[in-house]
Amino acid sequence: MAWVTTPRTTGSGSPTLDDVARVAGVSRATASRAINGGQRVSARAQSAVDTAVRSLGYVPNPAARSLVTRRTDSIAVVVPEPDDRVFSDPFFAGTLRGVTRVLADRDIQLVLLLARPGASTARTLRYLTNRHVDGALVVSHHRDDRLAEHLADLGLPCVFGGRPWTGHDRVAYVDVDNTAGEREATEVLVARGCTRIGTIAGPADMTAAADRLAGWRQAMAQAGLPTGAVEHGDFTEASGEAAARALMERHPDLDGLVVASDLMAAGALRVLAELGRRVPEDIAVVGYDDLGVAERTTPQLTTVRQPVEEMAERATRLLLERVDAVGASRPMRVIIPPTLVRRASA
Amino acid sequence: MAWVTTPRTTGSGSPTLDDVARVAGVSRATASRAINGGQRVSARAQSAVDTAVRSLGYVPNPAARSLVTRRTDSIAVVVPEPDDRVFSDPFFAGTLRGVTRVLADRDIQLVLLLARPGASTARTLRYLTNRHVDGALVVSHHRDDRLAEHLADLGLPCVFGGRPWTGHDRVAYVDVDNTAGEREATEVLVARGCTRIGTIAGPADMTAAADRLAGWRQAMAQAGLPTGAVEHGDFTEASGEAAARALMERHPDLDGLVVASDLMAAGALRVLAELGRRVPEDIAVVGYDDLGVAERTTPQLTTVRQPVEEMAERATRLLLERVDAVGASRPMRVIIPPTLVRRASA
DNA sequence: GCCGTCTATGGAAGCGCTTCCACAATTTCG
DNA sequence: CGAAATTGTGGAAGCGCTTCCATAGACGGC
Repeated sequence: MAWVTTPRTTGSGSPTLDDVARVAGVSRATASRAINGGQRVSARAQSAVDTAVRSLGYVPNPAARSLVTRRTDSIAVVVPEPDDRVFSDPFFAGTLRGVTRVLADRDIQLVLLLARPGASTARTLRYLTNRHVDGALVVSHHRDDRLAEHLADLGLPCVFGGRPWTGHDRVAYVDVDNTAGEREATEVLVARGCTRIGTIAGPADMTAAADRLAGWRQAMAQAGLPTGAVEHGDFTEASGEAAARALMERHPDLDGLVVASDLMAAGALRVLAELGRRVPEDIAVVGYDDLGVAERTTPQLTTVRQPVEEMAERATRLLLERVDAVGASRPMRVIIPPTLVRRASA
Repeated sequence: MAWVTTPRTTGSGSPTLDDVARVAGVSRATASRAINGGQRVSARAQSAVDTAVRSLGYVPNPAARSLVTRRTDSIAVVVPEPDDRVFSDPFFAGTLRGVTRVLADRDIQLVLLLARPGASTARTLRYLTNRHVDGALVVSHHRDDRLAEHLADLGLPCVFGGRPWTGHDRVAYVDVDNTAGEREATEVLVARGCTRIGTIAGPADMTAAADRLAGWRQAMAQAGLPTGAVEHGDFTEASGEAAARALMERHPDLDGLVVASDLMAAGALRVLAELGRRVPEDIAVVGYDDLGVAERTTPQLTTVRQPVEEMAERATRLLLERVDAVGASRPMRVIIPPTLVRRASA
């Protein structure tokens, strides 16, 4: 039986189910059943198929399988704007880690879908339209792409990381309570006696940034403090520096600073040091994220922890549930409470 | 013609090529030709098909297409060990950026293949075996996985980022000349008059680390200096700290330190500051990478720049060439020369 | 001992696409 | 002006798989 040891029975190409069936002495149908879970397969047939699979080194052709099952066993992680920021951001790294951790258990692959800035949202949508993947996880999306609505229209199972601007009642999403988090952060400064508290907010077209700003406003209002000292950055260290500089110029008497990301806070700390302000004695600073950066600044940052990996895991699990769900399940949201982490800067 | 405006002609599901052909009034064969490049298609037929495609919102089913073309229009980026290090490493981020930049021009998707540490290399290989992707780009691989040989056996087009340990004569790879880079870095210290130069090397199971260590050895030998002060880290900041501490304990009189990565160098700088050593006056330090970290240390690091993105681009282009090549092209290597970047630390 | 039930099994029908091949229509050229 | 080449087209085969359905046994229960 020379053909048992020779992997390729049908001339060229890798072995097919047909080859397996022939070698195992069963029909294609039985071989297929044996390979997928083995419902209605006798022990005899099962082991014959198993042996054949092993001896041939058979691996099912995913395209053929996908053609009939309408499943691809892969999900997309959609990053609408993969500018340099996204990749360097620990947020992204953490997300990827969380996603892969969940995916590793199932046999599902991850397709990274990076829409370049500009008009390529159309391309992304086209890709998602033809069911190249079973579902999509959208991270870091911006205001004007209306991605949530488009995806909802598509009927493709999807979950957003962070509340989408529009269509948030039509898609599922996982988010932290950014408003509560920033409120809490601000209250730390209030409690410590700061009365002139400024904020460096994130980009205005991201819900997380807007929510944090709202949280700061709420806490300030509640404490009866003025909310004039606001400056926007884009979550990068450089933008934090610029914002801090602008803020300190306009409001040299600030004694508290609420920054919407640790990276920006790191930039701000550098500027404050330059200006000779002691932190927290002259001005107390709180950041946001706690993804490693906060521990490396001088002084270490008091900040609000976002459990990114946990969020990513939850989001992925949610997505997989929706992929598996037969009917259309209703949109769901998971809101994770933030945690304050106290360190030296406030 | 109600069905022209109704996307779904055949009951449920998305429109198929059949629908397009029917609407355009041509055969499936002609419709297919018109959609793919339009060889041997009359202008009349072409425009009829184009119109039909648009009105139906037709998108080809990738699984069906892939089944017959044996192409998936996607490549895998294989990360053999996606420990936390990989994601946080700017090297990885840069690589991803380079890859996506090249891929964006063609209509090729990126599948992230993260083998978990442990025995899951088998799973990765299985995935790659069944031609789920057209090619593989392997980054950050370690000694014992023998991935290069396995992939060569598979016959799947692949390119390695960094010279693989074994089988490097059987696969293509893109690398920087790590030996020359570290030699040059060491020579900076020699030229500056250092005579007791230690090194913090990378993990011994990575070729890049081994090559850099060799470079250091070469330069030291050439200068007639002793090569006893060697300590290994794993490219992380923490390991750099530990290594520096160990090194300074064993050789308190060092006046030069060659570190195999900027991240480790950052850790080392912190230790040196703690120990009250002035850099570069008491001890000069050079790093390796120049991917952002080097500019943020105090003092800023003199280092060897690795053009990661360029490397990733080259590797990706090389891979795509090999995917397109009909026959098996011979293994190729691209070696990129490193560049020394002088800053304050040496 | 016969009938209904249940379990395995294989035949066959597709999934949606590309492409080979044959053929008709047109053009080119000796 | 007829033969040869060229071009556009559709029929049909098939990529490798799953799954419906019919059927053949095995098995109790009356």
